[in-house]
This record gives sequence, C-alpha cells and structure tokens, in this order.
Amino acid sequence: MPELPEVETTRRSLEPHLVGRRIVAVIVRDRRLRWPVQADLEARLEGARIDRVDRRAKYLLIGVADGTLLLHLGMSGNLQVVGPATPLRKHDHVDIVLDDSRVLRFHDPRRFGSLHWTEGDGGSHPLLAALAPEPLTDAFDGDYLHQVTRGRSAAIKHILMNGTLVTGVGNIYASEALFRAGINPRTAARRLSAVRCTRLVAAVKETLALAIDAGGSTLRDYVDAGGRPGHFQQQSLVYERGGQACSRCGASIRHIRQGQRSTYYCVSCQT
DNA sequence: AGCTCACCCTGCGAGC
DNA sequence: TGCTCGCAGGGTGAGC
Repeated sequence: MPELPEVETTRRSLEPHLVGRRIVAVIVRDRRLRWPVQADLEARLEGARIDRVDRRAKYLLIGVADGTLLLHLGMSGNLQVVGPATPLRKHDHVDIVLDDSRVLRFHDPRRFGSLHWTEGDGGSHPLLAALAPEPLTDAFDGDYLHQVTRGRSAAIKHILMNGTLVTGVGNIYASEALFRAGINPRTAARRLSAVRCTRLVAAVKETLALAIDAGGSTLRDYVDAGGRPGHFQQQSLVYERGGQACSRCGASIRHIRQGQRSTYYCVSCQT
C-alpha cells in the first residue's frame, strides 16, 4: 500500500496519539511477517514511554528512551489507533496497548511488513544504514541524480525505485514523476542529460509534496491512523489510467510491465 | 558492480 | 456458483 506520502501521512496522524504515551502491553498474534518478529520485542517495549515518531524512507521509527521500533508497512500494511473494545479483524497481527487504554493496531494481510527493535535512534540499523538521501531534502538534487546515474544502463523508472540511490519513490509516484518530467520510463538512466535530471528531481519533489498534501493515495485499502483514506489517486495523471487520454496531449496512456511492476506513461509526451 | 528475475503472502476481480 | 489466473502500493537475494 504505502509509498513515502502514505507513510508520512500515517506518521503525522499517529504522532499526536503516541508521543508521551507509555506502552503497557504488546500483543503479537502472528510473528510471521517479512522477517520473523524477534522474541524479545514485547519485553523491549512494555513499560517504555514513546518520545518520538519519525520516518526514514518508508520506515516508521517509534522512539523510546533506549531504542527504536522500526516499522515497515510493506505492500498492504496499515496502522490505526483504535479504542480498547474494537473488534479484531483478520490480519490484525500486532497490538501495542497504550496507557490511555487505546491501541496502536498493525494490520497487514500480505505480511510483507516488518517490526524490528533496535538500540539507539535506529539510524545505524542495517536496514537504514545503506539507504540513500531522502527525496524531499536538498541532498537530492539534479547534480546528485546525474552523478549516480552515470554508467547505469537500467531503465530510469527502475533506478528511481532503487532505495540505495533515492528513497521513498515507489511504483505509483515513479510513473507520475516521469510523466511530469516528460521522460520515457524505459530510458536508460545513463542517457539522461544533466538538464533532464534536474527536471526529474523537481518532478519527484513536486509529485511527493502534492501527494502528502492530499493525504496519500488510496488504492484499494490505504487509510491513515484515524482510518481516513487519501485522495491523491484522484489526481493521478497516468497511474492506473491505461487506455485513457493523456491530460496534456490527448494521446492514449500506455500500460507496460517493467520488471514485475506496472508502468503507465504517455508515448507522445514522454520521450 | 550492476542487471534481471523469482519470490515472500493474501485478496480480489476477470474470465471461463 | 466456483474454479483458475493474473495482478496489487514493498523489498531481498540468487544467478548471471
């Protein structure tokens, strides 16, 4: 479900409910997530007071005094703060019970999500240490993208989704950003000029910022921590619009597969 | 080193 | 109705 805007929307909606609360119980109903949930997770978290809710790439970082819970929503995960008597649904794998008796509930049908406990602020954890710059910071600029794409023959769309070059850009927003930049998603990354790299970086930032403002995309089942859907998909220019007319030139939007993922683009606008 | 592909898992809609 | 197939927003790791 989530790309960076959905994770950031979730973070913002969780923060006021979590910061300052003490964790009174942790209930793990199914440990078989992307990686098995470590045996001491409950003991690490119970009794701890939540100091911060941060985000790095698509990871949520729930910080307590002596460590951090790294939480990834995978493809189908979501987090909601619910009342103590809220009935369980299928795939409600983890409950974190707070001292106001409300519950932070992790729901993930496909179980591609994950939870990890790590000491300190989480930044040195192997899952985070190798991650590239955040796309919405100044470290991600045209010069940077131009530099890291030299010698790379892979398609630019694939490169955008490679978390060791830039983080947080997933399948929806890669297609959307390439459309805004007028770049064909199949272009070999090394063939992009410095000017086009600059244009693409601007398009990535613009696309992500718009999506965050819209509360993320709601394809299928995404909701934020309060159960509210996002509405970015109503603004999508190409994603899931195969066969429709391009909003810019009227040509038919094409749907292709790159790797195992869907890509949408306008053959006329994107060269 | 980088590229490509298979795979982890469940649910849903389409087609028969 | 019920089946099979393909596809879905993520990421890792094997084999080349």
